[in-house]
Amino acid sequence: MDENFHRLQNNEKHQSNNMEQPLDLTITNTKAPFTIEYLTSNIYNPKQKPIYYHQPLPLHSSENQQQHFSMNVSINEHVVPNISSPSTSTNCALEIVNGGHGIKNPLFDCATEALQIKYANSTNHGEQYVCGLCMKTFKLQRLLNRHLKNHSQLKRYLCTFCGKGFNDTFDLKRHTRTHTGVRPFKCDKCEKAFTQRCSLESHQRKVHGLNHPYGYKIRRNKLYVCEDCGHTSTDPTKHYEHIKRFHPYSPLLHRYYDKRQFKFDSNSLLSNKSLSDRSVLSDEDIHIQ
DNA sequence: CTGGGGAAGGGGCCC
DNA sequence: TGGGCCCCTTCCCCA
Repeated sequence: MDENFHRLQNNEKHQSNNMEQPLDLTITNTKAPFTIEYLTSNIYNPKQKPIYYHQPLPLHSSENQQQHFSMNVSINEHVVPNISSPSTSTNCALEIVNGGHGIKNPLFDCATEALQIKYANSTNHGEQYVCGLCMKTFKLQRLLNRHLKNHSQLKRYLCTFCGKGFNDTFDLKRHTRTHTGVRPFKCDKCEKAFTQRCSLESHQRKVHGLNHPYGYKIRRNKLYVCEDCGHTSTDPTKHYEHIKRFHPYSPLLHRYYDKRQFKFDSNSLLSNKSLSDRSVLSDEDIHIQ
């Protein structure tokens, strides 16, 4: 498979210690061939035009035979799946998640199916649902189902920078910040910034002696973070306007309207417009923060 | 050895 | 019920 990989002429290797990080996909017992096409952009030189790697990869695995496939991806290349065109009428389409920083693992459905069969001996003792592998107990079936996924090596979402897998888009988003350098949580007492809120609060507690007035597990104010540039806002409308203004090709703008991504209040100008309407908002509508 | 910070696992809660 | 967001916690590394 690797010999088909189209290396660029004068391939941009900016770092001498640039390790090849294969994006591994292991296919188990699936007859469905599919094609991955993708483009890469150079994360060390964002102004450079993305490089389109036309790389159809028909994957045909033999029945009952595990096939291993890896894309050679340099760590300084951000792999963005562009098109997924199944070569048959299967539903093995690649789906972009996390604003283009991740993909849904096309093999995950096979994995979950296998997982459900493998751990079907999980039993219900009264009100408790018990994991058949580690004997942990859960109050709800769905919590057990989610827990079972932690036992699987095959993850639902894959990081397009390094190929690492996660079962949660939030975990993927959090991980992505290690590649993008986005540090949304800034200390107002010094110049330090952190990728996670708990790191900031830990820092402020230990270094500045600040005690946060939050009770145990009390939700903090939501902070909207642009994972492309690190811009933050507590206002969902401004968050949306920022993405539209500075990242007009962000998949976030072209995906379905997700209330979890943009929680506009009912009085917001934007909340009264459909997503398609928003895409043609005039500049006058947009108040740049 | 210790403290600070990065990274991620696990699970509660909301939609 | 599942997906998504978030918090708590732990582990690890490094100065």
